[in-house]
Amino acid sequence: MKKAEDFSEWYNEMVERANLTDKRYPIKGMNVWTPYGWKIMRAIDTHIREEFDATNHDEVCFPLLIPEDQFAKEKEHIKGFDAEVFWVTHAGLNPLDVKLLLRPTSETAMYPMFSLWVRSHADLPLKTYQIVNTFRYETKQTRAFIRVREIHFFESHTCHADFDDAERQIREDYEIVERLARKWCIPHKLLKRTDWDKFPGADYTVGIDTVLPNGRTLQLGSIHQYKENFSRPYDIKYEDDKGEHKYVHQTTFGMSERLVGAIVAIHGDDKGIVLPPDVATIQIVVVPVLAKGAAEAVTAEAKNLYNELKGSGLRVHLDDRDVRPGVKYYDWELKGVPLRLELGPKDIEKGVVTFARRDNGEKTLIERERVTDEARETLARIAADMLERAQKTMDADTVAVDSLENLPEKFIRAGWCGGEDCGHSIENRTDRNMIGTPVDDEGFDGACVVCGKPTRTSVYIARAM
RNA sequence: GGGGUAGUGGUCUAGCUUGGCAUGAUACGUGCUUUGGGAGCAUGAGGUCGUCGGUUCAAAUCCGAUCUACCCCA
Repeated sequence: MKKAEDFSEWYNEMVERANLTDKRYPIKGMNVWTPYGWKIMRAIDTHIREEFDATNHDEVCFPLLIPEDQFAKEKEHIKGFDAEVFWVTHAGLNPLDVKLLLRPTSETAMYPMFSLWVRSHADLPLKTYQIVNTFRYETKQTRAFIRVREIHFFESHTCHADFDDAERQIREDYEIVERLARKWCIPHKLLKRTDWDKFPGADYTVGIDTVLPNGRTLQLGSIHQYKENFSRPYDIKYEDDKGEHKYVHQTTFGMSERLVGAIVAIHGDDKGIVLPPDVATIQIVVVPVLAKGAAEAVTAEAKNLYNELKGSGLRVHLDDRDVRPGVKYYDWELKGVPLRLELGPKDIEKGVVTFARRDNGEKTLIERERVTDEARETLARIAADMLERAQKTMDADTVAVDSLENLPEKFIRAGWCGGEDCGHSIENRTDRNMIGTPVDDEGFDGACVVCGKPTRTSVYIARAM
């Protein structure tokens, strides 16, 4: 199946053939993480932990179950999630007095505890995060990593003395997004959601969105300003330095296993997936090419090569399976290993190693003494090229329009006065969603695509994945 | 939310109309041979025909329900 012909089919096939997940588990939307897929997820989690630890967040781990009465405290929040929570109604043979639900997200699990933890301004800011599974009863078509019912989820939750400090947190989150996306080679935009599309309970929501080859957007994560919307119902108060009691301002930041889906979708090609070097559990695979008579010498030299690369801290694998080299090439290309080193009698004779880049297929001969340095540099180049290529694709898939007629299946940018009526009109007439207005100033200066009023606000419009 | 199609060794699949021994490929194990882009020969193992119930002397096959996957529409 070709990516350009049928993206959806291609994606399903790749996820399965590269062995990232096993969809045969008999519950819809609940898939098994296979070793290779799980290693990729863990690499991503490691990047997330590094970033949030470095910005003084503390990792915590809350219980999976939430009592119904706690869940019900914030009215907008419960309205937003009511239709998609899983309930635990029985314990053994007896019905429970207070039903328990599987967290769809952890606000209502954490905030009753935050109310106990936060006493004074000295406890603020409180910056926590956790990486746990959440559950949402998706009614739509499920899809590996992208729309599932059990979600491998990251969520940070912070409490601040005032609005300004919460806003500072959100700006820090933007910087974290930037650094992480660079590691994952994922182009994206920060888009502020419309009021009618924000997270249930939030004051405002900023989505982190990327564009897939079929022109649809994929939300990779979201950042929310809650103001006092949760701290009031959950009674999270502190005593300030003047002895006054105040409600905290809160923010959250969420991302999920969709990141794996995005990496597959954005970088993959007809040969398989392509992993960014920082995500790849195997960055370099060494493939010895054995031939009659030279087998021993080649094997020995391949081992030397492997040890040298491993000793320098690179994640390297020696493929010494007894199959023909071609099989190994196809196999590792399917699995997305960024760099392949081929070593055969001809290379040894010439004192070189053959480098094959996964991202662009380029093969070059590298002098044996320079292999480790060159491998390191090549990986860095691959990462830079992958991001650049993906960014170019996203830019090419982004189209500015000044009319809503005959829209292509792309990521559309148009002027918007900001009015709710014009917004609904855009969504109804295009049968697409307003994804949001850019957080970064893009220097837009034009007119609302509906009412024609001059505006400096643009809005991105697309079908969401 | 509404409609449609399908489910047979790990994977893909024939058989279903007209009920009667479970078909092939691929992958897998073993041996030999081979190795610079998916090798070949020999041999071996692997199936509650998604699940539950019904009809029948007899069900992969007919009927009902259910689960799962995929497609289309809102």
